[in-house]
Parts: sequence; structure tokens; C-alpha cells
Amino acid sequence: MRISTKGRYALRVMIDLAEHPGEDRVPLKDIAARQEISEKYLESIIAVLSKASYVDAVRGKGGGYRLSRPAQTYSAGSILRLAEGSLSPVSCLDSDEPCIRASQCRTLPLWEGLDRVIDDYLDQYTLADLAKPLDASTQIEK
Amino acid sequence: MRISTKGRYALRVMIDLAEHPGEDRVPLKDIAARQEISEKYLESIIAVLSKASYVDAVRGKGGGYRLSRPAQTYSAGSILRLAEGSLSPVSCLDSDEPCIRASQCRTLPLWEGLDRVIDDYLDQYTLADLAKPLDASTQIEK
DNA sequence: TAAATCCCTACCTGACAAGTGGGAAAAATG
DNA sequence: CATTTTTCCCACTTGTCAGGTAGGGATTTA
Repeated sequence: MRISTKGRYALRVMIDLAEHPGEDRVPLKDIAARQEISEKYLESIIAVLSKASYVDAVRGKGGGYRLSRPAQTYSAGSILRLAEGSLSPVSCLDSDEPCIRASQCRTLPLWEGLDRVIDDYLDQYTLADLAKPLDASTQIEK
Repeated sequence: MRISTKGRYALRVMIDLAEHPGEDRVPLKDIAARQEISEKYLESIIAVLSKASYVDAVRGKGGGYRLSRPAQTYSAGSILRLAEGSLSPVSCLDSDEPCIRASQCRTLPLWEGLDRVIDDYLDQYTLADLAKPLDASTQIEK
């Protein structure tokens, strides 16, 4: 039940952007260097974020990326679901048409509940909570 | 973030055993037939359950498997953790020695909380809740 | 012209999921 | 004792996917 690097790196990119609001545009090269992730690989990850308008890209010299909304408006769950494709623990929760044996399935309610619990938890956390967590006042109580 | 067939099948095996307490010993062949899973593959899955004494095996003619404890005493989480190895969403939660950068890590608290939420949820469900779910009185309120 | 995003294709490597196959050992039954 | 029915054990296969790497070309903007 692992979160892949896509999701984890996407989150780190977003956090990095949230922590560098001063620099108006942040080039991918800088993010890659700070996060110690290959620029090439990050390119494919940030492309997804960009297409979904989670970040705002500007080309050319002096260009780079920027969050397109305030950090508090992104939930960790939304970023992870976007990057991972899906967070659901079993594939039958993804397809729109329910499984034929759904009514007999002993475990379906378990998975549905698990899916809900995961989503609910991850949707509580915002990007603002994750950036600069040294400031204790922005932390969620656990 | 998928649960693999190992975990899912292990759960189905345990549910199947819980639903057939009358037959003192249930041969794997019967479980495989009912669950429509290859006997050979199930063999490797039930071996893990057997080694952990989750089930009780008797060889030879008339032999088979049986739950070694009452169904209410197994949590879904314990079965899944056993079969899957680990349910944690990131590998750094598995190693006993913490990551060097743990104190700087922006996302560690998020993963720790997620891990806890998943475990807590899955540990609520018992095998007795999952077997014969048509009896509404045994269901967990969601 | 340099620095940046964007977009494409292709490839690699290793790990792991998901199984298959063969046979040995144990226990009951005839 | 032989046979059948079962668990138990080890090796092997097959395919998929994560997690990248490599390279180039087009476009945009200071």
C-alpha cells in the first residue's frame, strides 16, 4: 500500500513552491536542486500539475513555476490523487460501473470505508500546513 | 496505494473459514473452488497464515484448515498486515531506525498520521464482522 | 542569444506481483 | 502395506510497472 514517488515528489514540489513565494517564478532547475530530484523526472511530474492548473507556468528567460492559488486552498489529498491517479485501495472502487458481485462481496464495505477514511484524512491537510511546519501554530492536532 | 492479491486473498480465505465452522477441517481444495482462486497460489498464501498460527492445519486424508481462534479475535488489519508484510504508505515508516532527515522532513507527520488512520480503521473490523455480512446486526456503523 | 518551459519518443533496469509445476512427507483408509 | 488425500516445500516463469535516463526539437521571453 505504498504511495509512489510520483505522489511524493509532486507533494514536495508543491511544498517547495509554497515555501518560495518571494521569488516570483521558480525555475524547475532550482526545485530539482533543492529537492535533489532529477530535473528530467520532475519535468514529467510537474507537467501533470501544470495541466491541472495547480501551478502556473511561464516560459522563457526569467520564467518558471508558481502556485496558481493560495497554499491553504490545496489539500494534500487533491495533490496526491492528481499525481497518483487514484488512491483507492482496490481497483473495483475506481470503475464507474460497480462489480457484478458487489452485492455478494464480503469485503466491499471494508474497502469503501477504508477509501473514505484515507481521503478524509488527506483532505484535512493543506499545503499551508505542510510548508514551514516549524511554525507549530499551523500544525493540525493529531 | 493498492492492496495486493496476497492481502485480499488472505482475507477471503479467512472469511471462508469463518463461514464454514461446521466442517471441522476445510481442505484448501474446497476454499479454492469456492473462491475461484488457483489452489496452487492459495497454497503460498495460506502458508503465511499457518506459520503465524492464524490457522491450524492438519495433514493427510480428512485434514485441512481451521481458524485457530474465534472469528471476533482477528482484526482485518492484523490479517492484512501479515499477508502484505506492511501497510504503511511510505517505506521510511517501516525501518526501525528513523530517517536521517526526519527532523527536517515536511511530510513525515502526514505519513505517520495516515498510517495511524489506516491501522485504526482496519483494526476495528473483525473477521466476524466480515463473515456473513447479510446479518445487519454484525455490521459496523459507518 | 540565452534561459526557460513544453512536448515527444525511446529505452533501460530491477523489483515485484501473480502465478505454475513437481514432488516429498504425513495421515487416514482399505 | 498400499493407496489416497491432504499439507508442505522449493524452484521457476511471466508480465507489468516503478522509477527513472537520454536526447532532441519547438516555443517563448528577457
